[in-house]
Amino acid sequence: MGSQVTLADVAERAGVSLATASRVVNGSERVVGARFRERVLAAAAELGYTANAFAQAVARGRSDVVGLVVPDIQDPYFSVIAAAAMAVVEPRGEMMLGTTLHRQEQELRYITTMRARQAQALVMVGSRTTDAAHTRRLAEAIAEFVASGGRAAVIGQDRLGTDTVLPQNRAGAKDLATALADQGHKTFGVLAGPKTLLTARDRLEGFTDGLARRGRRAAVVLHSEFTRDGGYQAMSDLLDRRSRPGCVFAVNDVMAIGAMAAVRERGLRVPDDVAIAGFDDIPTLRDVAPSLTTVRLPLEDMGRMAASMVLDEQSGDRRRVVRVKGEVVIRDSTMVSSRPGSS
Amino acid sequence: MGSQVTLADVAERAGVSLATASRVVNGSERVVGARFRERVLAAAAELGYTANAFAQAVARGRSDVVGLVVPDIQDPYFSVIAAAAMAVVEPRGEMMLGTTLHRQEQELRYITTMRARQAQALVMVGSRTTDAAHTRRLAEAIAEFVASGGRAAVIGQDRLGTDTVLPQNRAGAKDLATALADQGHKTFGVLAGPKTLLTARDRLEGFTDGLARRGRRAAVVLHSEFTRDGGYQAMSDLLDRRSRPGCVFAVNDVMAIGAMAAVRERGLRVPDDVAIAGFDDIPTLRDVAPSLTTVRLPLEDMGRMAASMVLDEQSGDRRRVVRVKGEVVIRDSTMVSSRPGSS
DNA sequence: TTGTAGGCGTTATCAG
DNA sequence: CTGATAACGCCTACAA
Repeated sequence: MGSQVTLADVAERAGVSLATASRVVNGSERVVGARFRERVLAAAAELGYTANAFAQAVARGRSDVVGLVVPDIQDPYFSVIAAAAMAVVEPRGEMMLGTTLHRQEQELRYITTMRARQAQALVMVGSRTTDAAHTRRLAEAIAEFVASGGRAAVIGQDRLGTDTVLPQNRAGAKDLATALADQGHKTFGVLAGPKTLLTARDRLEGFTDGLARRGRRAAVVLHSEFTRDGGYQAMSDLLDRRSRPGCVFAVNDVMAIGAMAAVRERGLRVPDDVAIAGFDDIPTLRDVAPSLTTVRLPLEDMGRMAASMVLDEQSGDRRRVVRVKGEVVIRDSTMVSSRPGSS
Repeated sequence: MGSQVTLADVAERAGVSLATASRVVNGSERVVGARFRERVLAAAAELGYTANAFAQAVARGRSDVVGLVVPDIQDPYFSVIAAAAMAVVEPRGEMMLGTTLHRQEQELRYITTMRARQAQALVMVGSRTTDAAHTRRLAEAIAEFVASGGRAAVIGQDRLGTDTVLPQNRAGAKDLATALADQGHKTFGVLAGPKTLLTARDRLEGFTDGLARRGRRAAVVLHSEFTRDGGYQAMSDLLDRRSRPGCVFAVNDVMAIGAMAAVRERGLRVPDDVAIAGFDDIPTLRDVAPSLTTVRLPLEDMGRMAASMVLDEQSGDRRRVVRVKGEVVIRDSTMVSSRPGSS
């Protein structure tokens, strides 16, 4: 359709061979004479030439595309990671973005797409699920991707046979539970997210474990979506009940934020009427009031690490699993006020 | 490097010609016999064949890549737009993401990159600046992109000769100013963002106009970055002054959120000690307390529109500029309390 | 240092 | 409907 300027045009205009033109526009350093070099550069500039990245990729047999697939780019958790990954990818290649909107088929589709695009690397972020069949298919697709020359890393559970950045969800949630109990909280509820999400499940289990350590248990466990609205809705349900726990743990921060909205909407107050804690420590938390108790994950580091695992490291070594641990951060949302009973 | 399975492999295995294999795997509908079709499909499946998108793009002379360039994918304003654009792109192609981190050279670089990638379309979002030289270079680069067969649209000021989605910044800010004055606010300050950003400048001017309509003027105008931290810092500076205005307008919501943090940090309260208003109505606002008065822009629509302008519309018609207007939304952050003086 | 020519994986044209 | 074969735009031995 458009007036594609090709390298041949440049070569002709500069009065040199295609090979020479190619060498100066791309190839190795100064294997070409200064005279010709200038002529080619000038011609390219005059014609407004830009190399066709596809043709280059075909000829070279590889590309500089890095695929990033996330569930939802609007979710702060993922956008932080994406931004961090972007920072390491940007100097070396282009980034192709895929968002699954939490649909499993999309995950699969994107892996295929990335393979078709000969992406040199793939970073996939998001919790694995309890769906064994899907997980297997995913692992197979990634294996094919790797077999065809790409490198892959995932942020999440270590289920796909790739390099992985693995948040210590269980341990973090456990630490949080004991810390909350030690703060003096006595009755607990959990907004547990989807039953099928391993991240959600692990955090729930870790939290329960931690409570058990202190001789407590969760009075209520509600499942909902892993989103802000999921948290809002579960908390609303919880508040509609006869009795409410003194402290509620939402398995991630966005859910906790939704939960706080539900509390606020009912004219209740955090932490006086109900304490709330989250998980992740997304940057957004700087601006929620009261400040939210949570388990801090080094999200930026995680994004950077995943990206550099697939880009920097020599591909010879065997796969690595980097565990990142979460650190409990107590803030205002769980401060125990001097209020009478426990419930 | 990897064991690339090529179409030739598939053809050989199926015992058909390369052309036939190509036809069934991609090309036009059912020009190929059922027998052969099945054989090819089977062979492709067995071999785990995936078409090389680059080779296809080279052969076809076009690709299905859509480029999206935004200043910062972590900023809610841009991530909403990105998500909306993604939704319309996803069914038809891949999305290549570029983030400029507010650096001008990056904007330019990405346009070139998109051209190299033969992107069929390009959506660029972000305010234009007062830098005429850079704007001209940008316009030229985009013209080249278009000349080489791509379509382009921008969300922001109409300075690049492309289809554009143009927020009515001035009018929105003006309406906001009059509304605030009518609410009873008497003294005003503006966190005006960078002097060089047209979006920031237009909103400042519109706001000033609106105040003038009511016989008021801004007592303080502070410039800082167009970010949450920029708002925080400017507000801190403002609060350090001898006297503070009763109402502060931050030229976008993230700045307003930063400003609220600064207020909170000093133990002051919104709106009792100082009222605050923003601009954009980003989704994040659902969770800020007190709720923030702002000017609502239909961000999702804007993202969708930009994407569909470059994808759906027939390329024959002349360029369009769609103006989207902002609607003032008064919320708690500017509720006038029954407090004595104005300052 | 420069040019020639073959090849990268697909698509598309044009005869059978 | 099928199969050679010429593009597509570029890279890269290999030869000059």
